[in-house]
Amino acid sequence: MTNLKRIDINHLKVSCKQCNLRELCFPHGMNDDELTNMDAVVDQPQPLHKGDFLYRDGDENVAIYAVRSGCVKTMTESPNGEEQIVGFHLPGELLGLDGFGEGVHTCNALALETSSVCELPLEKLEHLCHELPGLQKQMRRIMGKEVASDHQLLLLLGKMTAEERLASFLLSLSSRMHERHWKENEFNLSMPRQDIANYLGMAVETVSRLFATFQSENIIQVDRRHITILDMPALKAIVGDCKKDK
Amino acid sequence: MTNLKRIDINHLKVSCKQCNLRELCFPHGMNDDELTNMDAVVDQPQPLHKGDFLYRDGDENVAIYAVRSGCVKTMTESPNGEEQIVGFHLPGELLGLDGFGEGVHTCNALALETSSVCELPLEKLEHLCHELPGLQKQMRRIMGKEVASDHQLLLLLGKMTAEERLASFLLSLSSRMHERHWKENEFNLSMPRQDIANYLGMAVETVSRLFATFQSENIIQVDRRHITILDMPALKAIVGDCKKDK
DNA sequence: CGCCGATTTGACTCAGATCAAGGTTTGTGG
DNA sequence: CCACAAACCTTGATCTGAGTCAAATCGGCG
Repeated sequence: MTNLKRIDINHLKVSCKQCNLRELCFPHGMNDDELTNMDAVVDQPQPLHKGDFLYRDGDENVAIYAVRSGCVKTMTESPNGEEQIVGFHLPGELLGLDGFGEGVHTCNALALETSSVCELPLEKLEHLCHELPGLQKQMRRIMGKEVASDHQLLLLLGKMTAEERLASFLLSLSSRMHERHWKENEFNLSMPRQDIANYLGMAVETVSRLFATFQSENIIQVDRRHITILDMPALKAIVGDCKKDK
Repeated sequence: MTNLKRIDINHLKVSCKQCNLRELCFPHGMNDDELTNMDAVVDQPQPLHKGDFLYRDGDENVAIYAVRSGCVKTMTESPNGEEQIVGFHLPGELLGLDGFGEGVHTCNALALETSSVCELPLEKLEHLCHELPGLQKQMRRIMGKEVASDHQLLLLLGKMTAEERLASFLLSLSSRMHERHWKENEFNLSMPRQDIANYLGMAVETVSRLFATFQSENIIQVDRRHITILDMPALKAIVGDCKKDK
């Protein structure tokens, strides 16, 4: 198949040095020497297709991953089979920390679209942390960020109305687009409405209705998965006005 | 004041070696040598009184902490001053990881009752991780646990009904009591109803009503802050039956 | 004793879930 | 290239779990 060839081309290894996501990723703040070291241990497995699992709940935690392209969602599963999406990971963002506790992953990671990842094997990580002082610190940063972002989501689920949640979600995406030097007020959603609803703890219908409302108020424009933010201040006001009392 | 004297007595340093919480705490799995090393770097600051902050959102992250006695709650603050409690930390549990991202704490930590903590300064931690191979691994375990427990809470807030949340909360406390070799079906809540409600994302009145319901069904007995679990299986059934379909 | 904060209880309301139905886009096989 | 099926998305109507408001009760404590 000609398709195979195309995949192989995509699969040529991209070194950390060349990667334009490096400042968001493992190598943040590293010098040239350190980058060379990183390159030596980072694997780039075959790209994931839409719906492929990167890892599953219960799998041994053998590596941490950085998304290079595409988008990967992580979700926890309740005993009854219900799932809660806990994160959407964009290029440059890391995942796999959930398995650090007992050496076993505690959630599922699944590609929302064709996605490629870099893989940093844990056994090499341990060793590398001794060599590269910067990496040890960066690992801490990464975990801190993970914890902080989980806390943000807890705040969202615990205290915000549906309207505030969706606005907050859009703003988070927007600022992450900006970090990546993409347009901050125009982007495509990689996830279906169902996933947005699940992530934000509400029903699909509510997501759909709120998109319609925001659009009618000229705050955003929605065309299927394509979002244009027309009135950023209005969006921020929605989140900021959760409760102006106190 | 005679009070001062009493505090000083409490404040005699307890070494990790003697501490009966050590297997839940930093020193998990360490040998005698390693324990001696830990003792050398762990500080034990003055006990906190009820309502004292251990650290605040925005403070520089200088250490991680282990609760030795009492109970400490951590909460994030929204831009509007609303707060969401993200954890209640019992003796042997750690906190302070939230500051790892940018070196600044992203939440508040406050004592719910008179509490003492052990303090592991970050600057010493870095160095110590090189000396003690066990500690590096343990730090990862700790972070993994933090992430996993945040994910559990996300699942709770995103997908469970009020009834399931409260049952789940009681079960979590119970199993943590058990880990500490305390009674697993009889314990005191260190937090007011208001804090339980906040943590579980609901109104105080709902907490109050659900306690009453559970009591009338002979699942638990409630006397002010004192809880007795009468029917553990029933409590588990409430959580497990979120949705038995699928 | 009397005040104050914490908790409980009751009555009412509403944000958002659920149920139902129709429309649109994408992919697949013939 | 078309027909058909399967996702995916939207919109309307209805229902309800839990929030809000209000008021009583309890428990400490100066």
